[in-house]
Amino acid sequence: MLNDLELAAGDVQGGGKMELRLWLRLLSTTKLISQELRRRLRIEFNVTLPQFDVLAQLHREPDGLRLGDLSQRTMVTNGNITGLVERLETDGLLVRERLREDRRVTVARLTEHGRSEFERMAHAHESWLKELMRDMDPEVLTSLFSHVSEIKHAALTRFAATDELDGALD
Amino acid sequence: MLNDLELAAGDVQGGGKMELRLWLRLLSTTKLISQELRRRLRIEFNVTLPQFDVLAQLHREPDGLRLGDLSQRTMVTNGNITGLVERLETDGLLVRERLREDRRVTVARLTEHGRSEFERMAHAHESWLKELMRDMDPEVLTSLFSHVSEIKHAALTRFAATDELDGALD
DNA sequence: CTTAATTATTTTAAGTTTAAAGTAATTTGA
DNA sequence: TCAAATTACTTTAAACTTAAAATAATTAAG
Repeated sequence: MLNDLELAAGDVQGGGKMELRLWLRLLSTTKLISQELRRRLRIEFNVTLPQFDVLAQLHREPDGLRLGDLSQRTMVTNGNITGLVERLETDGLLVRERLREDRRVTVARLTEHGRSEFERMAHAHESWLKELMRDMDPEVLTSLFSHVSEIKHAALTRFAATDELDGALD
Repeated sequence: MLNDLELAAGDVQGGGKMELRLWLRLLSTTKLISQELRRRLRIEFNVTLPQFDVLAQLHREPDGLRLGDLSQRTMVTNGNITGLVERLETDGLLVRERLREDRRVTVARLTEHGRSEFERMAHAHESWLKELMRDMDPEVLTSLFSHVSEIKHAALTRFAATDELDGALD
């Protein structure tokens, strides 16, 4: 049994629940920032965050992507991609077409309008992030990137034991 | 106009788009971990992640919380708290009651069953996180916590200019 | 005192999310 | 060949999310 001193020392700092505290901080921080980015994307460009994410993935692939690949890259389930792409097609930002050689496959590709709209969005989106992190030491950003990557890697290896997580490398 | 060398030096490392890269890494990492925690909470305890979050907040307040406070602390909108609390009441994990002195106010409070169930969940939840971060250097965890907090603080101050973000201190 | 403003919560509509079941096309293997 | 398995996508149901409108209770102001 631990005495008062050990309990206090363990909880106040260091060993105690740092993993939990860090996780809660990561979660609340990304939630906070996501909410604001979502708000701005809606107000300025009338798109949702997942829609922006889909557009971003398609923008790097001028020939388009299969819905399955899109699903992996955005970490959005297959079932969800269907509706997302449907709405974006309705808005004229992308087109869908069936592959002739394998008619199970649907490829989504940005329209010219979608491409130019996304480029406007991406520019604003990046500048919001730059502004947000304006006062952060560049070395801190680099170190954060590398340490967060370490956690991501741990999640991929430890959690992958159960599932089959292949993609999601970004 | 920048020459090739400057362009290359700028993009490959350091200045370029580190803010964007860090943000995408933070987002994909929290999404990945959330997905697995959600999966395990569902399988082992039959609760969702937002429900777990509500229970966690109520667990620290034996006298219960107003729905508005619950909304702030969980960063869940008012409208959403209604349904969440409704389902948790149906499952017998909490009770709602109207305040006599101000009948606009509803207070939610854990039942005895809710309290003991949450404690089981919290124990498992914490051990999953410890396991996930097993190989991380404790100093890295501490440094991550402090740097992520810096970003959170920046978001609260920069974004608060527009909105009125008071709570969300955790 | 009584209407107007404010506060707390609920409702609504559109969209996203997960998990699971369903459909269609293609590939495999007996 | 042709039934069974696999693959790609869609559909479904329940829950969550946001933003905005609606309801109800209290407080404030004239």
